[in-house]
Amino acid sequence: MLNRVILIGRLTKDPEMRYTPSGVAVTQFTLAVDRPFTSGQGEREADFIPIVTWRQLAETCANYLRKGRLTAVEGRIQVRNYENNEGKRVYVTEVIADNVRFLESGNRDGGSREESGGGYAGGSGGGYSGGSNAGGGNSYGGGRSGNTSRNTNNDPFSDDGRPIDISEDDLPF
Amino acid sequence: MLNRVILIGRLTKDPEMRYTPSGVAVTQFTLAVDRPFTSGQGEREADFIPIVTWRQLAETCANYLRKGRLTAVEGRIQVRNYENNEGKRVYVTEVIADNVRFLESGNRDGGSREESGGGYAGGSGGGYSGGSNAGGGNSYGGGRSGNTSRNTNNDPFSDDGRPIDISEDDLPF
Amino acid sequence: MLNRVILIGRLTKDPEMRYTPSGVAVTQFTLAVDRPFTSGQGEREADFIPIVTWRQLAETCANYLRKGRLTAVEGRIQVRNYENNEGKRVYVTEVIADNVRFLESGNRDGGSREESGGGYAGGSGGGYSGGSNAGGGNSYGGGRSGNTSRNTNNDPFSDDGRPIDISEDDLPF
Amino acid sequence: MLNRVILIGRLTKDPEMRYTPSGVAVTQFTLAVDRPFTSGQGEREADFIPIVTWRQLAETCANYLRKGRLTAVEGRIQVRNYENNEGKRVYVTEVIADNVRFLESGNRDGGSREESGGGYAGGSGGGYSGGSNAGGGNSYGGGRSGNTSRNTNNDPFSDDGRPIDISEDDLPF
DNA sequence: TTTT
DNA sequence: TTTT
Repeated sequence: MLNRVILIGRLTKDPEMRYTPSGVAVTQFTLAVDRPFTSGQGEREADFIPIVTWRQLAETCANYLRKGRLTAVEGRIQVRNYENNEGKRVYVTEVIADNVRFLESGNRDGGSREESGGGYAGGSGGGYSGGSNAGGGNSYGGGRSGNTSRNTNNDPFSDDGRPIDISEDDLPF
Repeated sequence: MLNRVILIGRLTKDPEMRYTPSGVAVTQFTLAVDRPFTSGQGEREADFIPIVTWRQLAETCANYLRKGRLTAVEGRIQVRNYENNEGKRVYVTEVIADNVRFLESGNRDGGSREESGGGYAGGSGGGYSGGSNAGGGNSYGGGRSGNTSRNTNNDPFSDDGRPIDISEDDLPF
Repeated sequence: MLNRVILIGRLTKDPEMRYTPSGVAVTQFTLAVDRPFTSGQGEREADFIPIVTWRQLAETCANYLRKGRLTAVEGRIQVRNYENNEGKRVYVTEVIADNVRFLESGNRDGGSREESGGGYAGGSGGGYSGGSNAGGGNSYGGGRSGNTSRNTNNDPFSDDGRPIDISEDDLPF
Repeated sequence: MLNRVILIGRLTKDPEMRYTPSGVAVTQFTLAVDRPFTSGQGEREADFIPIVTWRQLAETCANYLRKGRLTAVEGRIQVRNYENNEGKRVYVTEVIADNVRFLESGNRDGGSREESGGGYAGGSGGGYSGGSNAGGGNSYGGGRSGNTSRNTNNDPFSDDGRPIDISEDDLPF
């Protein structure tokens, strides 16, 4: 009925983008979210939470997010399951993000980090993909204009679960 | 840094309460949360999300929640991992709840459902533990007064991860 | 950058629907949300939070919500301000909802309220507007297909703030 | 029944700390939260949302937050009302925060800002109040140990609404 | 009255 | 002005 998750954490690695057989972009990364308390042994702990983004948002994430970057993610919990090669059912829990906020600028090194006047909150700088990032930071999910998605088989990236009209041409078999 | 989840769904079964070796109550149940869209095949789907509650909240949940009951849960995502008996690392994702709201009254049948003066939203009715539950429904996590928690071993209910001062007496070995 | 609100409470009155000059549906209601604690005087208190919904969601809310109904609302906080007739600036804080869940069935009286098998979450019955929408409950904001919205002047229902392409024909002056 | 808000934005000014008559710290500030879309006129808009924090969290916020700083806030919406000097009832909506995350380090200038290995999320530097709390950022509400709070009269900072045991000595009259 |  |  209602399923909402909001996380702030850091990427454990650079994000990984793939395409489904029908050409839909999917990006995955893991967010390390520090727990608000230390363990019994006084160590700081974190939860490592797998995030999945689709379509336009997937592309923006792949372009602008990098390992270590502080990031806010909004989405829903999804539990998928598939049968592994030993015939055992495996459950996978992920956060399907529909909103991602880049809380740190990309250009830390050569960074002027000039406070950009009319400016913008969040964003993410160039350096990576050549710089552009027209608009930056503001990355909502939404839209599915013309795109289609599909179930690959034995798990990963099965789909985002949304209802999608698939034309025969999109089927990989 | 920030980890917040809010879910509304229905229990797939009655909740199960246990005690850790040191006597801390832990209750688990699974929430079926319908997705806001139908699958490609037009079927309604749901995510089945495991919930864990501790201490006082665990007891309230065990007492008043039942299979099928519509319930709101607030908490954080926790990812634990342990080594299974084949020496393989298994990851378990759960929502550690610190606030649970009973959105449906228990006494559907002979229910008087009298509006109990001091008033209350949500609640949960009797039938189960004798009836009353004056006040019900309002179930925050919080408090750990005098209680202690502990790591059991090979997984389940390892702990809620919070920093807890353990006296020797509590140790089961 | 990120602005997310989730509320569960009861409507203080029946919702009120209007149309902007350009024909966009807007529905407003107030949610009474009980506080999780009693006041210093031991009284139970509540916050009365104004909710605004637009377009299709506005119509669904107007059709199915009623005074007293337990309801979940997801949205964002919006702070508008306008000059009142004494030339004083007035600030209005509302929650612009993009997702509303009906947590209680409408038919309490003649209600069959049969437990629908595998169980459905939410729902809301007919009876009000003639019936359709069997199952109801699932009310996302989204879509702005063909509709337009506009700023009326001296306040109320100025707009939902979203970027909207307005054709001259829609202007009320 | 449930009232949860999560915001990310920037402080419009330095926070202001006060004490209630009974000596409880209260800090207020306003968060500018950019809307995820531009206005009809293509301008970027923001909501300016008043935040209130109490006790320990109030002190941490007063010490480490500053104008312009990117900040995450978790809390609940509270609607207070009071009678102004013209005998008119005024409604005030605020977010009572119980968790505040400093998303930007304080030392922008002389800042080393070394990337601390496995990475720490959030933090907030010293420099302000003499240093301590190295690492900061982790600022939960909680605790009311020994402190008391009280209703002042004609509005501002009336209380946070929580049940508090007040000894006569604390009363300002 | 507002931040970047 | 408020709900249960």
